[in-house]
Amino acid sequence: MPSKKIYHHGDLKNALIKAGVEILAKDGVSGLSLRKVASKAGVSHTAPYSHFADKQALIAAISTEGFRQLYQCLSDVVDKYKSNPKKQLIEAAWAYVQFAMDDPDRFKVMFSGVLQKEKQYPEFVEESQRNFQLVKMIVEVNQASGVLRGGSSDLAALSAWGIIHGFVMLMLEGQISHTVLEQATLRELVEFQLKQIMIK
Amino acid sequence: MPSKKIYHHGDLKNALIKAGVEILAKDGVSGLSLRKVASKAGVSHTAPYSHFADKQALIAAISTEGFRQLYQCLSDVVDKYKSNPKKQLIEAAWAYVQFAMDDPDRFKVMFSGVLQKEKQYPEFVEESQRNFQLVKMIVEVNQASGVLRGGSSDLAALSAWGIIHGFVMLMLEGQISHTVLEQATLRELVEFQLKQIMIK
DNA sequence: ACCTGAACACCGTTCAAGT
DNA sequence: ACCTGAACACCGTTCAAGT
Repeated sequence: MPSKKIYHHGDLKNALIKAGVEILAKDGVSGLSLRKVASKAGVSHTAPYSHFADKQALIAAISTEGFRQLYQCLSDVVDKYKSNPKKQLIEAAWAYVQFAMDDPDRFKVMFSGVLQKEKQYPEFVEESQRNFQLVKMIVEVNQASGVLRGGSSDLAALSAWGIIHGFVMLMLEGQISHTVLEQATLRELVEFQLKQIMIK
Repeated sequence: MPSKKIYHHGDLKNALIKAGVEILAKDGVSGLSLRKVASKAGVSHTAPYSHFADKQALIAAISTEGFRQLYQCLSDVVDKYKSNPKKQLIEAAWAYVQFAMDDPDRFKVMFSGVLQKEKQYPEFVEESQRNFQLVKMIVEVNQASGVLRGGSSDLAALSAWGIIHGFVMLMLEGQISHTVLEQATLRELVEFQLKQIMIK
């Protein structure tokens, strides 16, 4: 048997990303260590350095993968409700909220500055921008059909994203008071948020 | 000299909080360690445990102090523009943004889940709620004068807070694209965000 | 009550070495 | 090219001891 057993299953890099996501979901951001990730993937604690420059690089890869999945979720919604802009907007926002609640710690890694100097990771920047472009498209369609105010679609997209993102962050941080949460379901709260910026 | 030299300057607890804030501003969230804080305050690395149960408790104290200062900023604005609800709303939002940009890492500690199980810290919860009550007051005045939509002031306050908070978080995370930032000053962006929910 | 120093388990990272 | 094991500096936390 010559070069069949190539040390590992052949794709340690992706195995490490996957292990990282699992540890994140189980132990949270503070429980994510390179050594634990390596151990979960069945390699020594220095093996990850063959594939990632440091811990930040692994976190960048996890975040980038998260953005890819988020894009998938959002573009599915866009396709599904292509004929109804308003529905598209609401369901995309709902998908965003669900994505965040589904794995809060991965969402925090993507959006809470756990990754420093994100500009050093071109793939991260690209995937993140791809998501913004998609949001912008949704917003433009809604501007055209009079659901959202006109004007710069960059700024309008920022508003729509911001109002949902802000809600999600406050939600994840437990900042939304009990009295508010008693007044409506999560879905209703999201729709209420969007209604604030919709004119039709 | 009997009990004059009481081991320390007498208020190590607050000295540690202050040292923590300074380290946070200089080295960021990931650079904040209990040992560094202790060293900066001039005590041994185990001395903090006389005043805080663990690192989380120190972080809770830093966050709580941050909320106190934020409340001060916001209530100053409220007092200053008491006669003009709309101005009060805009300037309060602007003060919020400035507070965040002034010390981004402290803001992240307060709002990005660095502190886990925040419900275990009653002072943190109280100060955080006090800030929400203030936002609610500002929103209610603006609802009464027709600047903001009517309805539940809890939900309306959540929208106003959310849209600004979301903007700030995206800003701090570097998620706002260059093309957007070229279109307007930070102040203009904040006002644009608010205009999305204002009806007058 | 407040602080110290030794000790322990854990961490990120480097490096020389092995296949 | 890919992985290991020893080593180093740093960390949070505990504990027995000192004033």
